[in-house]
Amino acid sequence: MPPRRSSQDKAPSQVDVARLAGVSAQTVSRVMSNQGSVRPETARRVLAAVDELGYRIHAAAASLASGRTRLLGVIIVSNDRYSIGAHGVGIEQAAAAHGYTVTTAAVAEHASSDAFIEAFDRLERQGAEGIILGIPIDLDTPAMRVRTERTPTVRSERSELDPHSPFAVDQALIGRLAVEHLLELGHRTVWHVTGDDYWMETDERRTAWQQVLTEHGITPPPVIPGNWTPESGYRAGRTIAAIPDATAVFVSSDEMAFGVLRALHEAGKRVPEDVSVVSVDGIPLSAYASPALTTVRQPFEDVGRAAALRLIAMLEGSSVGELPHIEPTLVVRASTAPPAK
Amino acid sequence: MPPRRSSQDKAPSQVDVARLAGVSAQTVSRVMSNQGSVRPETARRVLAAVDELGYRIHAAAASLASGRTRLLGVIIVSNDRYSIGAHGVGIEQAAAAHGYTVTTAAVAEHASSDAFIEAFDRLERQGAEGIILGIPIDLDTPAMRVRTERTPTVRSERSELDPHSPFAVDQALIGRLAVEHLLELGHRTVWHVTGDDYWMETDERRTAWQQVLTEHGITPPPVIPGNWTPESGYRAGRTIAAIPDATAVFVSSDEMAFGVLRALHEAGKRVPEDVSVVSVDGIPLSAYASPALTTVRQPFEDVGRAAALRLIAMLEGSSVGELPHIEPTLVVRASTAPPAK
DNA sequence: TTGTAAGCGTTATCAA
DNA sequence: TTGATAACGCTTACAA
Repeated sequence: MPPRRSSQDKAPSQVDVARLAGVSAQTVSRVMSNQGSVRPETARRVLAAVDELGYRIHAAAASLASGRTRLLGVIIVSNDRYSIGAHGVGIEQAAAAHGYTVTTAAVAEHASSDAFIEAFDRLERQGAEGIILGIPIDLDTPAMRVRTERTPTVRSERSELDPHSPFAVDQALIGRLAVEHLLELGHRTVWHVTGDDYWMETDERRTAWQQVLTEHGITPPPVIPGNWTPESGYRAGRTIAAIPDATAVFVSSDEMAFGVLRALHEAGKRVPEDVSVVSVDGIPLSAYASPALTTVRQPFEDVGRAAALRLIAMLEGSSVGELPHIEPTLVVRASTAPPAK
Repeated sequence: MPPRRSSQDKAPSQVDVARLAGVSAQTVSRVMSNQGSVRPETARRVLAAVDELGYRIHAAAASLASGRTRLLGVIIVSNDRYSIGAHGVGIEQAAAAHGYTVTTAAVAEHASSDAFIEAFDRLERQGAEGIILGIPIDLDTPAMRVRTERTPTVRSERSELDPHSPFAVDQALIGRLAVEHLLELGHRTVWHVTGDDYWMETDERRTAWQQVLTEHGITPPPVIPGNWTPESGYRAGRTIAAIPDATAVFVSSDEMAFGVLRALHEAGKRVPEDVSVVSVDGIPLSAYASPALTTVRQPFEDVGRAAALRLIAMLEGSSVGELPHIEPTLVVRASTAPPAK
């Protein structure tokens, strides 16, 4: 049983352990970090002392001396969208598996670029060795270039070939999967409800949608704007319901699709008989919409995991094993069907 | 314009700034921390040097010297439930407002108590001055008592009077609001779909449900078990659909309620005409269920904020201003109505 | 295999 | 108002 220290007492240090074990402080350090050779018997004595005193390494002292913090910073958007949690869990797990810890800074969705920079600086000051961006920031500005040059940075959103996000979900593929599914079902054209323009995903999916339609000789109809929220989906749904020959919609998120479904239902349009709906994300609730949503699933947790692994690899200057394969997948459920003729 | 340092170069230290400004390192320290008096003119010179060199304080060195880290640890459950993100955002905001940073450890939902302890220790080792528990852990074990004694700890879940969670959402009130709403509508009894038994909320809501029924002279029917997932709600919904005289259900989460709705619909039961449904949480999508869910909203973000503020107050040994008022509120929508007679 | 000595970049203490 | 000096608890480098 460890001796009861009141919380006033100072925590034991390596020196205390060394004294108790009858060795030098350096040997304690060696034992704690498993490097440098220590005779098993000596190690045992040290460990016993560690146990008895309840000694734990002092992270600040260790990182001051070694110059390493093993700390990863994450910048996320401060909202309650579904993906955030899963994404963070993936990061956390991968980090913990490699002995890293994670610290987070949240930034409001449409905050000024100063707010990002402030968050970035806060993480750097805290000692983050690398930073994961879960929010779109233009990295190609003088202020950000200075920072990404000194602190390795990866992004876990968007897709175009970008040295900072070589693994993110292929957003163009998402658009393609969704639109081609609808076209294969026999729809003449596909309408599109976009996400918030602030996010690059929005543009990439919109572009893919246009492109697939064009490839099929179809002139893309006007875009219907949304902002990820179910409310914006509802408004978009009312617009769609008012278009007589709209039989298929590609909605840029599941949450918006819930709103679309509601609006369509209220307008007396049946899904999928009158209108087919495909959305994006594959959140758990998407299977419980009415009707169950056909959606393109994004593996958020794997994206987080991959971002963290990638960043750690950059920091260690080596590989950390296979990165998870990040691929969107079409999940066909009840909200899509061939058009009524 | 700051001189371009390649990332190889060492970051500038107080000594570098001091040299450039023609003062002692100590004066730089004073300027950086705004304490101790410094002549305005001197401060200006120091700040100019700081700017020119791009100097930023080295957190590890500062905390080694001062003994303070201003770091808050958070233990959360590693799943993708809705509340996690909002909760974290609340914590982060409150922490940032008081100059604290946040580090997170995720633990699997039904992990062993060793896993908690491991997470707790990891946060302590990192220098967390206090810890917020977003996951149920029995604090009344020898191993946890040692830890909570040396590291201030608050919980942001459950409700009974507990020195560690004086501000969490009143779960009994949640149960009461839900059940009384149904009873006032004229229902003869109320069935209950529980959450996962691992969480104390589950028991507290179940107890409140029993109690309210009993107060009204009603013998509570058997409980229908769930585990927070929409799938478990779906199974519970099938059970309910098979009970001829069930006209009202209190479901312990919105996500489960989506499953219940689906099962009821498939069984040909109309909501709310045949069965009324009240759930808990008030997630954004709850307004877009079919029909829109009547639910008891929990202010997750405020809970996180309150937990962080409370913890900071403990650490500073003083008040940090008014804590947010944490109160569940009944949001009446379309899933509840008087029973058909 | 083990120990000694010298820093790491800051803050605390005391003196000027 | 400012400066010199000694910690803070660890790791790195080198010596024994």
